[in-house]
Amino acid sequence: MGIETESTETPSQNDGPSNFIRNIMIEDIKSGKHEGRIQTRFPPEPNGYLHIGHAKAICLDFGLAAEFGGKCNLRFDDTNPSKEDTEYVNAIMEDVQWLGFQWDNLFYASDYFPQLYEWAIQLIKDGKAYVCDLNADEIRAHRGTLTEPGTDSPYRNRSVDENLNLFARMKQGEFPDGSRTLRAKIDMSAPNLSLRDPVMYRILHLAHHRTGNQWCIYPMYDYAHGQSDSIERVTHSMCTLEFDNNRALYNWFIEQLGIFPSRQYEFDRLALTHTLLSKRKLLKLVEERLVEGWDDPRMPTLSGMRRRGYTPSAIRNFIASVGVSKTNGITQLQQLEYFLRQDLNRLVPRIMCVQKPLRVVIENYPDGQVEEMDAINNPEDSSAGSRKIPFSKTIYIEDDDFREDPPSKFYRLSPGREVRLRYAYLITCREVIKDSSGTIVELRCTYDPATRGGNTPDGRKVKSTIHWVSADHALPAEVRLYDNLFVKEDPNEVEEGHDFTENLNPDSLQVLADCKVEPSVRDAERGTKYQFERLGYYCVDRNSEDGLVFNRTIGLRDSWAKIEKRGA
RNA sequence: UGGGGCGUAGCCAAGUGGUAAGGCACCGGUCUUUGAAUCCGGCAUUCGUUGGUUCGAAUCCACCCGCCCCAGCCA
Repeated sequence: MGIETESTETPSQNDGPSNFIRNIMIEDIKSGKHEGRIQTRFPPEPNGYLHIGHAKAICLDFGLAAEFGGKCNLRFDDTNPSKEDTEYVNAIMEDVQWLGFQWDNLFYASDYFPQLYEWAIQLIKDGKAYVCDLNADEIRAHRGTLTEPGTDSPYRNRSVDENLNLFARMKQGEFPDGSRTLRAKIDMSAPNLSLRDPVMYRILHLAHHRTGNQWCIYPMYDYAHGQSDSIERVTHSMCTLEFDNNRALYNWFIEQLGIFPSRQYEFDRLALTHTLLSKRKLLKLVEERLVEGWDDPRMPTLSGMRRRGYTPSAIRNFIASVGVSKTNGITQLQQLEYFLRQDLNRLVPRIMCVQKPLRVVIENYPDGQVEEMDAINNPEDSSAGSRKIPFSKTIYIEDDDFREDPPSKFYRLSPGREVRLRYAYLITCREVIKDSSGTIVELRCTYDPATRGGNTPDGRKVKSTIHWVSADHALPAEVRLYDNLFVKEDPNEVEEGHDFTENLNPDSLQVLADCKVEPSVRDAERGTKYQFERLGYYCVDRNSEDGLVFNRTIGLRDSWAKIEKRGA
């Protein structure tokens, strides 16, 4: 009874509101720029797992290219071997495909190391780059401040020959890490700090995940990214707002080199309440074992969300709904949850599961009798069919569905009251059995045989329909309830000297070990999604070897909880 | 305090001189064998502020206010 949510064609961004990048593309096509060709790229650094924030970039990069019949490459931005790893490249490829996208070409910035090196030599020959012997601290000191201009490096005016010689020896491995850099010769007094003779190459005697020990000098992001775009003939290079300052440098290298003029466009990154979208901080959670791993269902990573039970289409629909602009904003988590529920409601089969079992004996039901009740699998999808559910004298109902002393708006089961058991019978509570400590251990009820299937031939109305499972037939299951990982809307809101981990929600995971689920799911495969009627959406966790374990993806909206809270 | 970006409802967001789309949230009501879903209705006389231009301004101009980014040999 699993569901297939993979799509066969690349989803586009058609359904969202228009946005400024799409408008630019439409104008460019209209004016015949690049012969109307649109090409983008998704350029992750393989130094961590992809998260929901990356999903926005992915949907834009791939979606917009697809919308205009263009290409989108996946290019790993692997210019810093100290942080990158093939574990991450594999995870990234899996996540992009799971989201529903397929790249035209797979590239690595490291593919371009030889070309980048040649271009560096060209810039040196043109007098536009030089080898600098200043160390990191000295470079910083020379850079000036936000309000004061920097000062020229004493090595700024070396001869072309000396620069060529030194740069070749840097590549040869003659110098230790950090001893020299290759810098672009631009303007130490530029108001834009990224133009104050930025470092192009640094010495790093480190093995690279792809090029091994072939190189000991590695290009910086600014020197690699634009040229990589240019080499691939990317027309529209989308990135997040914080790179706005880098655009001038992006353009500078392309202009000096006289190569294909890719253009960079910046958009706002996704931010969500109660959620951290920083690879560095997510890494910390993983490394310090504050979560189970990158795919912990509480993580905002795509792998975590996949394990939690999110569908790719829910994420895509959500991304389309938030739009693209240049405003720094924080989207409320409820917006994501809305699209999650919307998708799951449409796709997922319903079953019954009792999370907190309360035993009910139906006194006038024949001992040993078992009836098979018909249950609809998905009222939103008639093709989903129906199934049989066993009913017997002893059942479990949800503890929350009974109140000995019901508050005014509570219309579920209570002494003397009648409710419907979904797809089964109407029952009336006759007696409450308690143990010596006064806790309710069992309810004695009677049923009306004329109401089989939950129907009321006499037209009588019952206020409530509750879910149940047959005690003798139900399967034991563990259910994991998840709540926000962070208690504060902004997890970074901490007092001076404190850490975001202090905002971790101690109740983000609640394990219910003694749940009872209907027998139809006995052989459910890992990842299978269900709606537990009246409770929420769940999926079978990958760790279900010792019995069924369900992750609660998201609860159903609960207006009773709201009413009750309001009254309290 | 230098440079850059951005301010439209609680949140996201269209709108680029002709009189404020849409979504989330919220509030009513409808329907209901899921207190779900559905369906219907409500929700900015006003677009950060103040002036100006104009028959007419969220849109153009000026000033002011606020928020974000940049001083990694990270990306």
